[in-house]
Amino acid sequence: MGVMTSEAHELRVPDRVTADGLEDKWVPRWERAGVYRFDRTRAREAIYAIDTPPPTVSGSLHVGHVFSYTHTDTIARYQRMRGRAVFYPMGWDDNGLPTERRVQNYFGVRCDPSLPYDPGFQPPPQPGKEVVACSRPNFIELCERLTEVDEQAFEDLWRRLGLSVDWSLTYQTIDENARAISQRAFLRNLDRGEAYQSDAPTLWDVTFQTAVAQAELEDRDRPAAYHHITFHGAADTRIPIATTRPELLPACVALVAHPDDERYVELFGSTVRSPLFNVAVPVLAHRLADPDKGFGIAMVCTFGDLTDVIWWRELDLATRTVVGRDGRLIAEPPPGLDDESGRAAYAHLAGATVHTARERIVGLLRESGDLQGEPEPIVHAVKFYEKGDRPLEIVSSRQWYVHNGGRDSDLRSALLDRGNQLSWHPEHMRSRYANWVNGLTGDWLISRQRFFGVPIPLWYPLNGEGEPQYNKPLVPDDAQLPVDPTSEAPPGYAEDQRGQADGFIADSDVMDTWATSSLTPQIASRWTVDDDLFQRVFPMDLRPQGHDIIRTWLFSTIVRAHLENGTLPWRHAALSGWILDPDRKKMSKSKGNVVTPMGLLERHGSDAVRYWAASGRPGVDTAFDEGQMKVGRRLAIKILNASRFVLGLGVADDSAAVTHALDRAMLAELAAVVENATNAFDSYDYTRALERTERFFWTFCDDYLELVKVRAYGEYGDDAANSARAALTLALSTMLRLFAPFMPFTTEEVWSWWRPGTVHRAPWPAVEELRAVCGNVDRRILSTAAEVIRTVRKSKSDAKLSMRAAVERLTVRGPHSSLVLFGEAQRDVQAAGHIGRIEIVPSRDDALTAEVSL
RNA sequence: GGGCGCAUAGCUCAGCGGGAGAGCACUCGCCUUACAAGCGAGGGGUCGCAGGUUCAAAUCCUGCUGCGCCCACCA
Repeated sequence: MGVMTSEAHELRVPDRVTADGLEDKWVPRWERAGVYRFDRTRAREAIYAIDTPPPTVSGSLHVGHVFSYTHTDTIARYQRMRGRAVFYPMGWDDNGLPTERRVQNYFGVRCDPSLPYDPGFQPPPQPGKEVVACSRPNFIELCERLTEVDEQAFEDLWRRLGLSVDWSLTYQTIDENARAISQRAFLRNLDRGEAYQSDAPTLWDVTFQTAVAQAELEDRDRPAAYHHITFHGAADTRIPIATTRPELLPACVALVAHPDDERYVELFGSTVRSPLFNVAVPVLAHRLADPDKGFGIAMVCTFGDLTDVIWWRELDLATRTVVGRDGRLIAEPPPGLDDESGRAAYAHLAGATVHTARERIVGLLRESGDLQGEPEPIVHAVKFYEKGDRPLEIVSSRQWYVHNGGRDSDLRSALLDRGNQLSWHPEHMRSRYANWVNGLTGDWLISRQRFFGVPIPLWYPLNGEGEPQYNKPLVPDDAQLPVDPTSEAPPGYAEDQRGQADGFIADSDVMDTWATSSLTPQIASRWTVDDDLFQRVFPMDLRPQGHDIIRTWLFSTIVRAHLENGTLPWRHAALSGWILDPDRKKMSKSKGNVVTPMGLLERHGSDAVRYWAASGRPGVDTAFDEGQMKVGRRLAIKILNASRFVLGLGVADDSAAVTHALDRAMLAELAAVVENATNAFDSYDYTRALERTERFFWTFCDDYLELVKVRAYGEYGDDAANSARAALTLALSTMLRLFAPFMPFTTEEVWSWWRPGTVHRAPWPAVEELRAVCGNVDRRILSTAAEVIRTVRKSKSDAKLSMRAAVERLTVRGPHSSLVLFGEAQRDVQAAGHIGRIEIVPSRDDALTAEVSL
């Protein structure tokens, strides 16, 4: 009886093998056969669910994608072979700003929400200098049109790469189901008091004209300059302050110094006047003022930075807004700027960009004698929206927030606990999560003043005077979801009441893209839509993602599942590293070092590229290395050739025929490899699994195959040959399955030569199967024989002879125990080395030595 | 300033308490009835530095240096 159940299957081994064309052959066959189709009838314990990262389709295809998605795919394939029904969906993140920006550039249009829908609207054939304005619905149509094209390009790449995704489970973060779930989750947050609105200073991107959240900030070093400006105190005293933002002088509301700073103790409580504008501002004490910065006294403005906001709030200061939402100084001078010459000075600044206003005010200060010396250039870090290219301003606006522990220590510690309950791969990524949660300074700002996104599903009633009642939002019926409040009326109102007194207005904002992405486990598992599916796949098993978005995607997903489902969204998180170019720099388009992934797949073959990707361990930044792909390709070709050879020797599905000790030793070695690879996969270390398998495979080819091939030809009789053939058959079947998660095309090709069905649904090799065949044979029989044959090869190499050259005599010396091991393989060594005579000489040496006489 | 990670052959990396390793690159050789896009053999490293623990340290501990990432600061 064979260890493998196998029906009679025609053996079709090609005369010549090639690694080319396997993708075109197998991608459509897998699709037709439904090899990767999720079986939703299985019980939860028999399911492995993956929360696939939806790629931003408006971004460019990048080798980084190939890298990290391959990692996940090896895990998916392993779990499938372990008998799990793998829930492996694909999502497209086509929601939000990146899509808007790409549509603007691609078509040369911009969205003007005040325009009516034009059913016949067509963008210019070529994006021209003149940007064409269109309505919000027209703009959204263009977004949909372009994302469809982008998504197809991604899907083609993923299929060719061999991702074992179930394409029937595809979703978009902007599709109807995602919008409904996103809005439903928000409304439930609102209902439980976890979502709230607040009119407060907010970080604001002046280019995109939207609020942004803490998680979307990044610091960039920018040149700036300290300007030394004189304020005027009582009795002609002059108080110099240093600022990098002189243009905010008209927005100044106070000066602040540290309470213990003796230079300023006298001034606390007094009033000073600003230069040029002659506005009276108080001098106050606050612990956050740093005596070592500038002159130790800071100009507090509406608002220069986040510290200004703290001072404004804690010291109860006035508000003097000068920077508008478009990044220009607003037309009217701020309240309190009543002095006539001050208003004249302000008139020079009104309407100017921040940059221009700064130049102008420096000129004015110089003229008035209130600028001391020349500006002193420095470089300092400035906050930017990560997708923006102008520094953020801070403006006051009404926004929606969701609790995330930033202002609530109970929730914060609950979320820290969730991080501890999660399994992290690699483990040290856990601390990044804790760092972030501990550093939160406020709740999660989820509203964005943008167009292409999931609308905030609310309206506000208008009172008799037509004033919106923001504190009484109108909510849609659940059955209405997804809803667009700008084109649908709230329950109990008619459309013609929009904008009318006693009528309603829509909340025109959309949700932050993370507010939707944070629900990918719920969206993919169709929470509230398909309860049966949800129960089977949620919480999921695995979240694979980049380590750079722990603070955004990973954290926000945990927040949502914690608030909504009272659980972690998944058990494991696997973080992948970056791709670095050969100079160890992160790859970037601007440096021209980006390689198109499809070109790589075509040049090296998908399995070769996957091989390179799989050599990058979880969480480790990895160099882009086409050399590794060449190695992968060589491995693929070697697998094809070795398989052809093994199968050509004769298939023997009969484990009882494995009688030779050398054959059993090889299988014992293989059993250890299976054990290692299995353990490695179970701890998400796919790289180790590959390494162990590959190392075994090469020694299998170089040593074992060479040793037994003469015997397998039948030189020493049928029993001896059958033992080798049966061992080779079993080893090949096992190795193909070990390689299958990494090299799905090559292994499937070989599998099809002699096995029915697909290798990707074949059972993962079991250690017990192999151990049952090899018993407790001594594995050193193989390594001993290999060592001796290596000595023989070295002699021939040193003598510059062919490996086929005859050896007259081989003398093997060593302790009895080693000679016994060698004896088990002696005849195979003799045949493989073309050795005339072998002499065995017992000795008291510790190790075996071999002496070759040519 | 805080946190995390990394430092081993020319390159990419494995090893993480008892032999310093792999692949690539390099050198030499070989048509060998699976594979010349192959096969065989070989040279090459005081395991970042300094201490400590131990019979024994690339491996554990402490400090230092350099590189990277995250966070904070940004008058």
